[in-house]
Amino acid sequence: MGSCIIEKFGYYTDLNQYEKDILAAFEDSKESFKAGENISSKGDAFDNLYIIHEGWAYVSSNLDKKLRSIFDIRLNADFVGASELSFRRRLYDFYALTDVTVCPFPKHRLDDMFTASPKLRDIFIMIMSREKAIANERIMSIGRRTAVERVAHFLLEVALRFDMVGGKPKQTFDFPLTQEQVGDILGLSPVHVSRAMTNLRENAYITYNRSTVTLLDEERLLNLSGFNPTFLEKPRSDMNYDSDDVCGCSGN
Amino acid sequence: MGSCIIEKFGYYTDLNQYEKDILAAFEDSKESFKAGENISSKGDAFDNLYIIHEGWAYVSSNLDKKLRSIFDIRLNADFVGASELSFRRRLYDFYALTDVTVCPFPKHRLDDMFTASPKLRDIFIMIMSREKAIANERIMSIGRRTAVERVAHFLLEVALRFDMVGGKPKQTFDFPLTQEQVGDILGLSPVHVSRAMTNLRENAYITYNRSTVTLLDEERLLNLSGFNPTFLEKPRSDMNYDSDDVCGCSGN
DNA sequence: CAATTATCTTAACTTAGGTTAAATTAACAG
DNA sequence: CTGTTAATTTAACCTAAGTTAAGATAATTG
Repeated sequence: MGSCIIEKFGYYTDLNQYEKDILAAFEDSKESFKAGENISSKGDAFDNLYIIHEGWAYVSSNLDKKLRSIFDIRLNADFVGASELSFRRRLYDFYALTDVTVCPFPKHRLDDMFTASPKLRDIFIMIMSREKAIANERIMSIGRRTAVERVAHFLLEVALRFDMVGGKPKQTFDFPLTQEQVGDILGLSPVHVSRAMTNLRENAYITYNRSTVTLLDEERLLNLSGFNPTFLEKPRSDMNYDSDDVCGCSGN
Repeated sequence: MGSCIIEKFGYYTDLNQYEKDILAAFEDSKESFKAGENISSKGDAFDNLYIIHEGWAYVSSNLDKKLRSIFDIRLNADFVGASELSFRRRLYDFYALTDVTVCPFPKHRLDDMFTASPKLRDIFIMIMSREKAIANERIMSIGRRTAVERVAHFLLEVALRFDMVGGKPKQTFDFPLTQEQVGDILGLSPVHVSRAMTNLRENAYITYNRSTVTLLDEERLLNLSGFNPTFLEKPRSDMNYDSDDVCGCSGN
């Protein structure tokens, strides 16, 4: 297997040789972290981005000793740092959720990359757009949905994001998050996450154990949570700045 | 006054003649809307961005008949649409909050602009970064702060954002949002926003009337709300992709 | 400027979700 | 295996915020 960066960029677009050459110019290292390890911290120098090579990670910030927000999880081929690009220091903490391997990606080389390839530049903008859409959906969840709706919505989001980075749509998927972490993502206490998940199980929406979730009835889950997949629209390699909806995948 | 786009871009960076020429190539129109008017809607074709020329606007989405989230307000020189750039259709509704004048900005010309000027391209990325930082701060507020803390935090945010687009720091500022709208931003009921604001007034943090807010003690407000201005760090014209913190304005 | 409508406040009451703690269950280390 | 620790569940209780509604205040309109 060749370059990690080329491989993961390849999830977002079809790369020609020219683009591969540009990406090959980045050092191609991998770093591994054990579950729970801190990868980088708020206030640190912000020298490189990461691409997730394998495993789960998350971006978070502590409000105080007791309270924490997890802003998002990072799965295979997700970027870390893209949305903070213009800040000189890291705005958030970044942790390994499972054992994880990341590919660092020097930030100072991005300028050249953007200039050399508008397509790679647009991939970047696309990734930032998508992260923002996910963040807004989270604001909607935390602000206006009930606990059960929030959990249902989040599970659908994870399933869909999973599918997008190499997998086939599947009802059963890996779910290494603890309920406490789910609470920090959705603005709930761990006890109430348990209540919500028990509720979803008792009403035959899902089954789960400590590391796996199965969606039993996606249709009903979509209904329950008001999930609209538009915000996760598959990033497209043929992005342009015109608006005709060739793929027909958007809508309301 | 010349081009709206050149003027507003000028808030973010010092423009040389070359950059002004690039921006001058955009059509320079203004559109005005009355308070409450819809400017664009979820699902619409996404042909142009907007820059706020004057007045307040907001970006929102309805969950159902009763529930709405307002994702953010838009003030002078703010962009609308930057963070959704790679979507073909609009993801959110966009409304005039006060009487407002916006400068539309054709999306299909951005590609040329980004290619012609890395600096203008970086301004764009900077704006997206900043919007994301604000969104994450909102997630933290809604998910983990009490109602009083949320309102205090939001008022500080508005005051600071105000200052950044042309104003001098001031304790007293225009605040045309209704308490219902504040509730839709912060995930609260209008009644509880009233309680929170009354609380802040009774404890001598602020005074306010229907259209103005005065911060009486910024220090105590910062403390109360756990506000850290890093996330609003003034966008810099000298953005580069290195991390040494010349301006010393970040940090934990 | 009178009348209507929108916004804000206050009060009384309800509820979703938080807290604490104890009991299960699962994972893990030796 | 076995003892220990971490994660989940359940229960009892508590509180922040939601709801409804009535009254007060401000803004807008004819």
